[in-house]
Amino acid sequence: MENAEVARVLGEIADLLELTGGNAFKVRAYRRAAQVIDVHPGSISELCREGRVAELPGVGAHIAAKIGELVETGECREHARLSALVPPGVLDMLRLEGIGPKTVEAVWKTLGITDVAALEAACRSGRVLDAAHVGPTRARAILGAIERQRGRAGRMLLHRALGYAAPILERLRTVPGVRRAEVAGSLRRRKETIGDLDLLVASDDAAPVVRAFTGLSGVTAVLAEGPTKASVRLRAGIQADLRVLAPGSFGAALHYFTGSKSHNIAIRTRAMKRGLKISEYGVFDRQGRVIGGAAEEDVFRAVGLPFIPPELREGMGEIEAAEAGRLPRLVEESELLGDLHVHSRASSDSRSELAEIAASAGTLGRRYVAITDHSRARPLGLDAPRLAEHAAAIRALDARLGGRPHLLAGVEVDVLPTGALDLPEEALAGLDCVVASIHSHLADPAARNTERIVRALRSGVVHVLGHPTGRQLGTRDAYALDLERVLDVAREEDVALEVNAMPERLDLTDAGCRAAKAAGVPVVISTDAHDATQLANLRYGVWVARRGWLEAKDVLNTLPLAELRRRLRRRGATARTAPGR
DNA sequence: GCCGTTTTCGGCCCGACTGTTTTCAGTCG
Repeated sequence: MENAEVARVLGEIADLLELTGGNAFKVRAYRRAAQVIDVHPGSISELCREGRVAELPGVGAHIAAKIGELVETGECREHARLSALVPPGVLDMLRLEGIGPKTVEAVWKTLGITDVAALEAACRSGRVLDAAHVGPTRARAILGAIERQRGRAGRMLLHRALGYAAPILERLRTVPGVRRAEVAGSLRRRKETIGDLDLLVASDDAAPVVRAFTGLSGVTAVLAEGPTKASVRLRAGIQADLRVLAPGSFGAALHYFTGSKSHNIAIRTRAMKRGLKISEYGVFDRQGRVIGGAAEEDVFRAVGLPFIPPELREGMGEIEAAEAGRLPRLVEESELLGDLHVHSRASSDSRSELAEIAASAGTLGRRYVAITDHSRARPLGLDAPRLAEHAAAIRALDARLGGRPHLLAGVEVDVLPTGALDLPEEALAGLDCVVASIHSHLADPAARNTERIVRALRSGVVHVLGHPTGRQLGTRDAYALDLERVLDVAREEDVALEVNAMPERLDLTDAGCRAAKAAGVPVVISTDAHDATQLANLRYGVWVARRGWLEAKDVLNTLPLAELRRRLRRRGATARTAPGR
């Protein structure tokens, strides 16, 4: 069973407990375990089989047992028991922004509203005002939340989609006759959200592949089934589409089904001008003879272009760039030498020891890691004396590690609503890596948010602007911001923008990366790991950067440590030569 | 239900903000 599925069930147990008056701390425990599992880079099923799932932070004996049950049987009795107490639509209401368990419980129990549609009707008719703590403002807010949720409906976060696709591919590859099985579509382009899973298989014998696909254990409904294609609905609520093609057509099909649509149109138009025809079955000349199709490269070669990586195929100028020989050489995960935003147990929301982080980072081949815990505006955050102590501890361990990996002393300092930093400049000036982030007052207007960030960038002590837009995929939009202005100031002040690799953030966005590059502002790609195991999530950030056309030279943490230090120190130099700022 | 340099019981982040109330509950970060 996939991590996403385990996390979903645990998260639902938390929701159901909350709606049925369960202990709030128990609710929190389930929620935390779900979160940890959701972003865990390895396979939970495997960890479970090794009997090691309780080693994860937030997973104890009881939750480990439930995970075991889930992995073994695909079911969880506790989940089933609670589900029987709550109508299914009630959980959907809980997903609405600005509505919590109390409000949902109130409209459900006092008004008998059990789904979003009924809630919407009650908001429009005014009946919802009969529920406790719901007035006209909140009724309007609910309608807005329903509207926004609709806009996001049906899409799934990239890391979850990959989690669902991987075991399906694995299974399909075991079917006799299968040569290749790959994801296509937006999943292969590494888009941040995925509508449905597109899967492609190369085989001369399609029937057993289709049978294996429709017979997968996660399938709840077979929507269509033919000789070479099938569509199913998965337990996760998303659709998966399978196409089976002859190996000689696989490259052409992979290109066609990877898209995007506008990219495909541009390629096919080019082919037409050359008297060629490209379809999912291959590349054909004027006489209709096959001149390629087994490999994706055949398609590009036919239209006189070099291979264009899937992440660039959005019809955003990649064909023109390829034509002119100006395709970027996209940054690769292996080129990233370090991670510049990692939390240790000095942050209230992380439990990892410095030594654990160092060990995990070393295993992943990172040469340096910046420990950047929260400042005092966050619960239990570091004040200046504790930060100094913490930095000393980091440096002491760094000395013992002898560079395997190097530990950098840093901080994630809050940018207060005024734009002032949450710690005095003297406390920050000596640190190796200062990440400044916004965590509060997210609803302020663009002008105020922009000036707030600008002031922080002008402080002279900030190296990196953390998760610059504040969005959380599927739950929270980016705060209003004039990104152009932020980029202008970042360039002036020599501050890098972060690509936060947390799967639910991915912030900067791909478009933001492109804007940063255009503005001449470097980025850093960091995990924001809240547990040592999350250090492996760097790849999600790399994909965003690739979609944003970034090359290694645009990403500061591809630099060897000595060079990185020089780049970061320049920041401090600015501060020293410009007193009074 | 988890967790432990205050360790096997008894805590578990807590303040700001908002809208609904009439002194506070719910939500969020």
